[in-house]
Amino acid sequence: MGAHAHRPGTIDASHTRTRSLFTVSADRRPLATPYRTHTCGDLRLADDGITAKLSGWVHRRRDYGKLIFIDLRDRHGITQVVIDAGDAPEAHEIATRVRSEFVIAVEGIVTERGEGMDNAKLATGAVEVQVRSIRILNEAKTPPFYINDPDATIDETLRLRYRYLDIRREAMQARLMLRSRLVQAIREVHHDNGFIEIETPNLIKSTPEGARDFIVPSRLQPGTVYALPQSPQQLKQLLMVAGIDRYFQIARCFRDEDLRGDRQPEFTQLDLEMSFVDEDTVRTFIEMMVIQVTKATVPDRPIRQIPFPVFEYDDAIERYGSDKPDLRFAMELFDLAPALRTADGTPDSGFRVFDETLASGGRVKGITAPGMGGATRREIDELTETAKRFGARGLVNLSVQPGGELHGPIAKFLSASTQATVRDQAGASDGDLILIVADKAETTNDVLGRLRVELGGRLGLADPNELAYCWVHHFQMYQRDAEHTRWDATHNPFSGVVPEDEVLLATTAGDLDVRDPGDPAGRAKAMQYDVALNGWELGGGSVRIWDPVLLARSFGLQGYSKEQMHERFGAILEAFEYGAPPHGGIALGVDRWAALLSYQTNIREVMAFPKTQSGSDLMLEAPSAPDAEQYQELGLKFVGLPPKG
RNA sequence: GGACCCGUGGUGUAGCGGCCUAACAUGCCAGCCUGUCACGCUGGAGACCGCCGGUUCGAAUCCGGUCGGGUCCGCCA
Repeated sequence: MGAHAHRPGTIDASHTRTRSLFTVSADRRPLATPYRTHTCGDLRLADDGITAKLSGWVHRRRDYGKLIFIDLRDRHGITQVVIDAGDAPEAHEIATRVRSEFVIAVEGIVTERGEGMDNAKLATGAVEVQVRSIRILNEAKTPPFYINDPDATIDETLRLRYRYLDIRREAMQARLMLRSRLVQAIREVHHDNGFIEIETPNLIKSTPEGARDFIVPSRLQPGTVYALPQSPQQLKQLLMVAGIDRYFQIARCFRDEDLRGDRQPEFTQLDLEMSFVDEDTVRTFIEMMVIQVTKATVPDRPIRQIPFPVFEYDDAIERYGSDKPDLRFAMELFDLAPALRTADGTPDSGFRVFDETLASGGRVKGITAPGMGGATRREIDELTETAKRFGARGLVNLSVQPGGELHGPIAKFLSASTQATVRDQAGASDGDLILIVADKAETTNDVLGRLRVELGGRLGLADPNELAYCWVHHFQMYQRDAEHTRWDATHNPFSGVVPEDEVLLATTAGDLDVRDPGDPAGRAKAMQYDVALNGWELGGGSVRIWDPVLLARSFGLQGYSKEQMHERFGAILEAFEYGAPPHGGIALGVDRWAALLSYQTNIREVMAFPKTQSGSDLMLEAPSAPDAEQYQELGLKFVGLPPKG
C-alpha cells in the first residue's frame, strides 16, 4: 500500500505486488511520529498495558469534575482517553480548559476498559488511554457546524466555505479515501497490464471538443492565449504515433460550460489509449479493468452482470429510451403500433392522436408502472408535467382494473379488443399503470426514457447497492446539423467508422457544399462505445480513424475546410503522415465513478474543493479580479460585456 | 439565456399579516458531579428574521428588485 508497504524496515514476505490491495499492514506503527506512537484508530485489547502517545482533535469531551473523558479523533479513528484528577492533577487542570476541536497530544497507559465499560461502536472501544500528561497543541474556535455529528444536515454553502472543517467529518473522509483507493487501483491495473502513465500539458491549444475553452493569456506572447484541455484527446493520439502503445493518465480536464450536480468546470478523467487494437480488444481490456478496479475499491458491492451487457445504440434507445440505461430494473418501453393497426397496416385505434401520429411516421410507445394503477391525480399530473417538460404533447394514462378493463381519460376510445392488445403489449396486469406517449420517434423515446428513470426512483425498483455496468456502442457517426448543411460528429470527431460502413463515407465524398439529407453518411455507424453505470454515462471512447485519407474524408463531411483542418488539427494530421498505428481508447469520468461508488449522485461530494453552480470557490473566493499590474503585463483591459439583447 | 426552490440566534428548524419585546432542539458560556461514551442536572448569553425598496395603521410573514446557494431546461459528453 504505497508508502506503507515500501517503507524500509517493514519488508515482509506478504508485501508482494500481488497481495490484496488494501490489507492493513501488519506493522501497526508506520505513521508514528514524535507526536504519536499510534493513530487514534490503532489501539486494541492486545495493547493493554503499553505506553502510548496520541495526537488529534477533540471530538467530544465529557467532564465529571474530577474525571474527564475525551474522545480523541484523527482520520484513522477515535480513541477514548481518560484524565483522572487523582492520578494526574496537572493533566486534569489542562483538560478542563480543552474544548471541541482543540488539537492535543496525550501520553498515557493503554488500559482495558473492563466489564460493561467498553464501547462496541468504536474499533478502539475495548481500551482507553489513562492519561499521564496532556498538551494543547492548538486551540480552536467553536466550529460553524457540527463536525462530530455524522447525521447533521449542513447547508452546502457553509460546508464549501469551511471545506477544511467539512473534510474533518467522517463521511467526507470516507469518500475521499474511497476515491484514493479508486485511483490507486486504476494505476495498479494499468501498470500491471503494460500501460505507461504519461502527463500531458495543461497549457495547450484549443482542441475541437465541442465545449467552450478556458483561456489563459500568454505574457511572453502578448495577445495570444493558451487553452486549458477539455481532454488530452489529441495528445494521447500523438502518443500513439510516438509508439507509446499503451498510455494512461489520471487527467484534469476543463470545460467552460454551465455546471450541474454531475458537472464541474474542472474534473478528472481516466484517459487511456491503446495501439494495434480493434473495438473488441479495447473494450475487453476496459471491461476487465473496470471490474478489477471496482472489486478493489468496493469489494462488497455486487456487479449486476459480467460480462457487461452490450447494446446497439439503436436498441438502447428503443428499449430504454436512453443511451445510458439504468439496468438495475427492467421496465422496458413497449411499442403499441402493432396493437393499433388493422390487419392491412392502417392505423385504426379509435383515438385520433395515436392514429395521426402513426400515419405521419411517429411512434406510439409506452411503459408500465407496476402497482401504480391507484396513482392519485396529483401523481399523474406530476408525471404528465415531466413528460411535457421534455417535449411530449401529452401523456396518456390507463390503469388496469381487476377485470382487465382499462380505465383512463382515453379508455373510451379504445375497443375492448384494442384494450386487450394494448394490455398484452404492455405486459400489464391488475393494478398496474400504463403510460403512453405518441410523438415523433426521438421525443417518444426520450420522454419515456426519462419517465422510466423517474418511475424507477419513485417505486424504489433499483437496488442501491448494485452496480449495473453496460456498454452502448455503434452510435450513428454523424448527425445533420440543423442550420448548416454539414454533418456533426455525434461524439468524438476522430471516431472511426465500422469497417462495413466505410463505403458509406466513400460514396459521399463528392461535393461537400451540397449535402443531401438522405446521404448515406447518415447511416454510418461509429466504432464508438460508452460505458454506463446505473443510469449515468461513465465514459466513452472509440477506435479512431488512423488512415489519413479516411480522416480527411470524415473531417470534410463535418464541414471543415482545408484551412480549418490545418488550423484545428494540424499537428495530428501531420503526425499521421509519419505512420500512425491503429489505435483506440476511452475516457472515464473519475469523479462520477467515485461518486457512484460512494452512493452519491453529486460529484461535489467526492471532490475536496469543488466549485458552486456559478463557478465560485467559496473558500478561496475565486474567481477574483486581477491586479492592475497583471492586466498591464498581459496588455489586457476589461471593457465589460455587451448589453444583453 | 430560462424555469422552479431555499435564505430566521453558531448550527438545524418552527413561526407565514397584529398574540413575535421571535419559539424549539442542539451548540456555546458558567456552576455541580470519579465511569461516561449524543453523560446528566442547574443557570446564562445569543438572531430584529440575506440585502434594498414598496404595500399596509401594522411585515420575519404580502409584492418588486437584488445578492448568495441548490435542482432542472438550454448548453455540455
